Amino acid sequence: MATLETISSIDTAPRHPIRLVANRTGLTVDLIRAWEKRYHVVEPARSDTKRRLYSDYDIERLRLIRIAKHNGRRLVDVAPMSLEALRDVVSEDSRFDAAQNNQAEVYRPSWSNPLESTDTQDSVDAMLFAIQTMDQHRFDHLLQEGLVKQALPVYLETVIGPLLREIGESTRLGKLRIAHEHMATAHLRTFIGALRFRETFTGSEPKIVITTPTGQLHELGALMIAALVSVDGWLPVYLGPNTPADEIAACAMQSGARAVSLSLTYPADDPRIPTELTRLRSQLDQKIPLFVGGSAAAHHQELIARLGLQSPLSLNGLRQSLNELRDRGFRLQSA
Amino acid sequence: MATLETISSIDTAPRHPIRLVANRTGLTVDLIRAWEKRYHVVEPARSDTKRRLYSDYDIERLRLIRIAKHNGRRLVDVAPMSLEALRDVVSEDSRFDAAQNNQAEVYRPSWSNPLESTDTQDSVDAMLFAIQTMDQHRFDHLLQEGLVKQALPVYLETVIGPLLREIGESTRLGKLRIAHEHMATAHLRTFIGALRFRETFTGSEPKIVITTPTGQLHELGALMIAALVSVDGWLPVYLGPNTPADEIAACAMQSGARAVSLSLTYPADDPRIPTELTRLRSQLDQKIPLFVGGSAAAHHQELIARLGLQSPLSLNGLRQSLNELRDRGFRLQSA
DNA sequence: GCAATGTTGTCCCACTTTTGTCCAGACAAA
DNA sequence: TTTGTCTGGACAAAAGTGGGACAACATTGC
Repeated sequence: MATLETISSIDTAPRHPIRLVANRTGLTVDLIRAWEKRYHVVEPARSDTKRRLYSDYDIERLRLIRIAKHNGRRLVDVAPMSLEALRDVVSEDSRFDAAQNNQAEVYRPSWSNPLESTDTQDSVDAMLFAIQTMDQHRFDHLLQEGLVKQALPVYLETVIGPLLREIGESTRLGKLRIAHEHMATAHLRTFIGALRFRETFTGSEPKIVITTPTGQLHELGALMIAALVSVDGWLPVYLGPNTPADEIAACAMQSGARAVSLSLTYPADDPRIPTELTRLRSQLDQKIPLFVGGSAAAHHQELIARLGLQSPLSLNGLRQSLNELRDRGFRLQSA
Repeated sequence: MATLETISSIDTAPRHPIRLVANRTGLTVDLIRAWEKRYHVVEPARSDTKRRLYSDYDIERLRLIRIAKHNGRRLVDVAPMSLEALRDVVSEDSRFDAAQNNQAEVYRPSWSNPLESTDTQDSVDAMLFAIQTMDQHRFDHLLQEGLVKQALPVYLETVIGPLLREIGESTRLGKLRIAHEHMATAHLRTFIGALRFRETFTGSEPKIVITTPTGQLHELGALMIAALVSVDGWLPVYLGPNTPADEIAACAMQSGARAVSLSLTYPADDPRIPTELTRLRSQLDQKIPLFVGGSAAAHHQELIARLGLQSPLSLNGLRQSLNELRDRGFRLQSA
């Protein structure tokens, strides 16, 4: 899939001005220059008039260094590290960090073998088997393991998404009991819910309200989105499932959110959906885009078009729209 | 166990600054230095500008010493110990602790302290304020902070329980919006859900199925119980809310659970409750006790009595019953 | 029971190193 | 013109270091 490549190999083309980099990383412009001056943390390309031009690669580096610093690393130590080394350090630190990690259990030597494309299907199958045998530890282990192997957005798209579909399908076909589905869902609710706390927030991130409208009780899709956008420098205001339109609008207003995202899954033809969407769109500031996703979004195409809502086709599409919105927004802010 | 071997080959390369060590161990920077000054607990290498540089080995030592201290050991005694000796001491202590656990709490003087009651009230108030202002970071910080201060069972009973009631009440009175309640609930769902993974499981724990019956959509009570029992050496099989009686019974059978616990909150007078409870009791092996708790349990007193269900009055009551059951079971098992 | 003594977490000081912010003057972009 | 970026340097806040003081508490000896 194209998605895989675009996400995993980071673009090194220089194109971002320093202000945008500052906004995305949460660092100040001065600081970025100071780091460059003192430790050559990043050495951006220059325009023909000597303006710095940063690549996505640079931005990723800076973000990682910022997190490493937050974890107690010294700039001197992390500055010369490669992106991979930084990733390792950061993930190691955040695994150990937080007084949460009471005891051992860590130091796992297992992921030496790289991931192949068929692996994800295997991985999903293994999880389904763990669910069927009600082996919670194994299930949890598989979830954690898969997550370490790849970036969160890829993981959500290639593992968690398919897993959810398989669980639904298997339950419908009677291959899994409702009890199995319940257990798996409850487990995933905790797991995905915790994902967004892997990121460090600066407080300057734009906010996005994420929920499902009245009648939509399945929250895992919305929760995945909350985890996803937190990777890209948004702060999700997550409201859980089944939130009335008025409340969503009120929440967006109070929190000063820059976007709203709804997830529709089941029931796909709930008669309340048109009412709620219309109501929400009218109560919401016109400048705030309203994203509608989930498997049931396809059932409401004309409605979505009529109301002028955004309906990205994949998690990746949503990501891109939000990235654009975020960067555009920052320009306005500073102007 | 596998963990031991992997840990025993700990890197002794000095590379971590003191701040990071503080983060990882939960000790303060001052304290780490004081320990070094007084007892040479660790003797870190130095950078060329005399900054301390700790190795993974040092960190592991400090972490173990911290646990040993927490268990009541004196610093003087543990300071000169080798890593292996420390491990032995710590694991011995925690085993002893676990055995004593149940009574130990009652004797702690801090609970009878009158300050305590206002303390937790303050803490709950602070959380409510964070919810009202939609300050997710603050809310999360308060939750984590409170948890550090006291044992999990106490925390659940004195902070989380009251907090849930206050949120419900405030929403009913209009002091909080539904959106606030949703946000708080979603957040708590993740937080409480993660609590049970703080424990390390050996695989030999007796299992207990935890859920809510059909019609009961609020899961936080059940989730609290899952976290609670995992502290006491049970392995919760958590099914989320709204599980049909047949499925609960099937799950108990497949997983070989030794007990089942249901949480009833809202609606208190749902007509499905008697049907479901009766059905579940009849399908479940008579040797498996069925616990029924939650605020709505009081509405079904005669039913509970008639079916011979257990209905502990508090989390603590449930704990005690389960402890007895577990110990009785263990005796049988070994006899 | 009480005083003396030991233990231990926290804080303060004076000093050094590291790191974040600010400024001035030149130039580029809008 | 106004705003933003660039360079180089200055400055100050933050964090680390060694040394020591001190209060809270536990233990010991009488």
